[in-house]
Amino acid sequence: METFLPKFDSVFSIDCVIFGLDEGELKILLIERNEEPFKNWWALPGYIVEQDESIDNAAERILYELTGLRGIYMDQFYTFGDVNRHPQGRVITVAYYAMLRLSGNKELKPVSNYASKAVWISVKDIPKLAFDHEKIFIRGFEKIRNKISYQPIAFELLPEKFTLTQLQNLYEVILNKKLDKRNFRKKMLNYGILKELNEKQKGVSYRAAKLYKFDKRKYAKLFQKELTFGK
Amino acid sequence: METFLPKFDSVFSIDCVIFGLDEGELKILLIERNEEPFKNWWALPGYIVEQDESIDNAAERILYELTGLRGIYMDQFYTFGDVNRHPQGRVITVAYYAMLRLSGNKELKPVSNYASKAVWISVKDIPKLAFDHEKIFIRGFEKIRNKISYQPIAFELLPEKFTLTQLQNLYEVILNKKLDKRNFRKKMLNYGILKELNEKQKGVSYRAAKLYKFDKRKYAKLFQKELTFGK
DNA sequence: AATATAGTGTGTATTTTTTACACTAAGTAA
DNA sequence: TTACTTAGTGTAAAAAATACACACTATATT
Repeated sequence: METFLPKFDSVFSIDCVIFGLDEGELKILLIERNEEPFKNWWALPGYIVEQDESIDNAAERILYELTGLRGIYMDQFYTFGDVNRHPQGRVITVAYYAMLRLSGNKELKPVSNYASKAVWISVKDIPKLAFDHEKIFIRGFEKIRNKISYQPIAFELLPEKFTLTQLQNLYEVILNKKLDKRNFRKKMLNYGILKELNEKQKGVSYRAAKLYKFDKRKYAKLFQKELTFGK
Repeated sequence: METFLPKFDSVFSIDCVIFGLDEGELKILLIERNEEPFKNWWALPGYIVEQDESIDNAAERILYELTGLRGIYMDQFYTFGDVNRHPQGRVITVAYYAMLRLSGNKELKPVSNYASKAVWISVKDIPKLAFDHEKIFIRGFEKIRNKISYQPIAFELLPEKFTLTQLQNLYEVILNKKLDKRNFRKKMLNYGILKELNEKQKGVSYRAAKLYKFDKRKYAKLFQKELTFGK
């Protein structure tokens, strides 16, 4: 088919803000760039979208190529399109985020040599980043903070079995404030999306806490709280 | 500067979902296309982003060119990037939305002849649309429904001075459900973002209602409700 | 065996928010 | 004057959110 579309020298990319929780510390995934521009700088995992792949697929592929992480489901959260965000031309980037459990220490091994390495870095300790990636990161962090405030989604970051204290710590890290233990438990248990297990924490030198699991089926029924006016 | 960027035959565009309220009826802005593909079809106002303009600026420009509406502030809400969403090539589109008051009957007059006309059409009566614009519209509608559920933003759609009944009707239209009058008023007035005027509705053949204004300053202080756990 | 330690686990009273619900008041039109 | 139509209002009950403190229990230490 003949195309009427103008051909611009412009490029799409994807950038990923991937959150993970490591022993109570919230981290994100960064790569060290192995190409100009910003060679040897830290950056969000991101690359160019191919012409024949959807942006969702591109996101998954790119994350895999740069970090070795496979099949991670991500959500789009914002598209950054300032004219000069890339020094070499017009690049519009669609930013995705995901929250991952780091249990099992997923190995990070870039497949593409566009990245020389990929590492988890604490959100409290983010170095200078290439391009406008700091802006993208901040926006992504706001996104999950906002999301967690409406929907109890923080489970994605925890190991499959977790204690209520771990869950509370996670909330405290993301929301950046202290919460009351009794109220937190009351509310969480009230959601009815936790399943108490007949198991306890192991290897701690104090009273072991009960372990819980996240109940996805029940979660699906909950969801989004609305502005209400009665009746 | 030498560029290392690959040159793809790919294009960005912007599409706009513009809501307006016309005598209690929620409408969106559509254009009739004057170019292939989908010539003579209805579509969301949308066009291609130039290489030297930010996507936010592009959105504003494009909306102006296709509808004559000027200086409308829009927010991005999603980027659509399926491979085959455009029959003639790879086009990724960033969707924007806005909510407008239709008081004063802003005239719609396409400047570019890419659109043969622009009209307001009731959301209950949307025709078949070009490309994947129906999907974009639905997503935009969800976006404002969701937004209005967290933040009392519906004022943007009303004339400067409005009655509480008008405001309630608007909420009912967007949320698609009946609300209780007393509870609605109690809650709205409680937000403290309405300013009661010393004026009444005119030209109605029944008891005239008080008029209110939206108080932007106080609104800025309110904002977003969070998941709480006490203390 | 006793003790120190560190985190677990629990209840209640108060306040605030949400909900359900129905009639009178005011203005217009005939 | 009356009929009509929408505006405007309050309260009681239920549910949710908040503030707040101590005893329990498993382990490690002596």
